[in-house]
Amino acid sequence: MKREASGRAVLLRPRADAADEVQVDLGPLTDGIGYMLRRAQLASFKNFQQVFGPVGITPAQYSVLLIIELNPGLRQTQVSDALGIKRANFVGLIDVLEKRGLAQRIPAVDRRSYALHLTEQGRKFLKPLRELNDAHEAQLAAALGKDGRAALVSALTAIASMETVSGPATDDDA
Amino acid sequence: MKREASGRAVLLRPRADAADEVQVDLGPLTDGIGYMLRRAQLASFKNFQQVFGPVGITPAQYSVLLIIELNPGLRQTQVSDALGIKRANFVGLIDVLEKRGLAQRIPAVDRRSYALHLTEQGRKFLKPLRELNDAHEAQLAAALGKDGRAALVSALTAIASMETVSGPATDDDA
DNA sequence: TATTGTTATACTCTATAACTATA
DNA sequence: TATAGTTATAGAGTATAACAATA
Repeated sequence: MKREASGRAVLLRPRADAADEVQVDLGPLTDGIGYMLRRAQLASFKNFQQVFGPVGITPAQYSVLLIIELNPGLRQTQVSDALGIKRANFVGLIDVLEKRGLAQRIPAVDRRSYALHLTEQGRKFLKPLRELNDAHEAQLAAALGKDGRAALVSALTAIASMETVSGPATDDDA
Repeated sequence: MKREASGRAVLLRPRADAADEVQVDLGPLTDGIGYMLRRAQLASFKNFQQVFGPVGITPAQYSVLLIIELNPGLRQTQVSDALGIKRANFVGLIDVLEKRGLAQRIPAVDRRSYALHLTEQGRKFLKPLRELNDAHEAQLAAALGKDGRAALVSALTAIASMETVSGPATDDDA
């Protein structure tokens, strides 16, 4: 990690021609939680795309597949709520997974809703994805110290839980 | 922080009617860096919006104002590169700040470019925003332990720097 | 009346290509 | 030829409102 005299972190954006490289002082930004959270999340997302690129799965799709396998029979609202996705936007998401033959909507007793399940094909498809995700996570963890990983996840969990405190999470309470 | 028997973190989405609350097992997601990074970033962004809502400034706009004040005279490309924003998308960003009278484009010696500066009004406007950001950061830090903050920022910096390693950052090298 | 899934829609971010004026 | 800024456009992701079917 490159740092300038002040000990401040410098995020380099390498350019095709590195000759006219100019050191821009990012000031307090690189010492702030909010800004670094955004930059780290972007880097993590990019890494996910590189690792999962060949199979054509987005982070959102992967999380949905995981949840459905782990909690078979859930309604769409339950899955979308758990993942922080509006149920209106979840429709297209599950549409894609169903058209790819990975998940299916099964009519439930309450006939307004569907029970979500993975197909057999979906389960087979998901298995090797776990290893891809392990590789992705390993690359993130490699950027941290050995014990830094657990501390980071715990810190992120604490911050992520803030949303529980501050605001409502229901879909259409405006 | 609520945890279930396994010690796994549970992110609650409170609903209007909490009666039919169902515990959805998020499984390995809440133990993963990538997913928790996204959730934490969303929570942080929401907190920023709540704090900065009254003044109508987005995180991106705030970061641009900060960079320009700290490095007066930079070209648009230099600022957008430093912040990881495509120069095409930076145009609208700086347009807004200029129309609000906070920043200005000043013709440079190289007449293809502009030197970016804050206006006097922009400097006055920015001053109290620092306190807002301190409050925002304090609320994030409050979710962490006292020494957790420094460790978190250092970990996020390490992850954010991954993008330096893996991919090119130029604008149109596709 | 309230809820589930759905559609339509709009708004923001982001990404790419192509243009202009300068160099 | 290459670069700085710009425009146009397309694709995600996200947000709200309203509807039909069902409870």
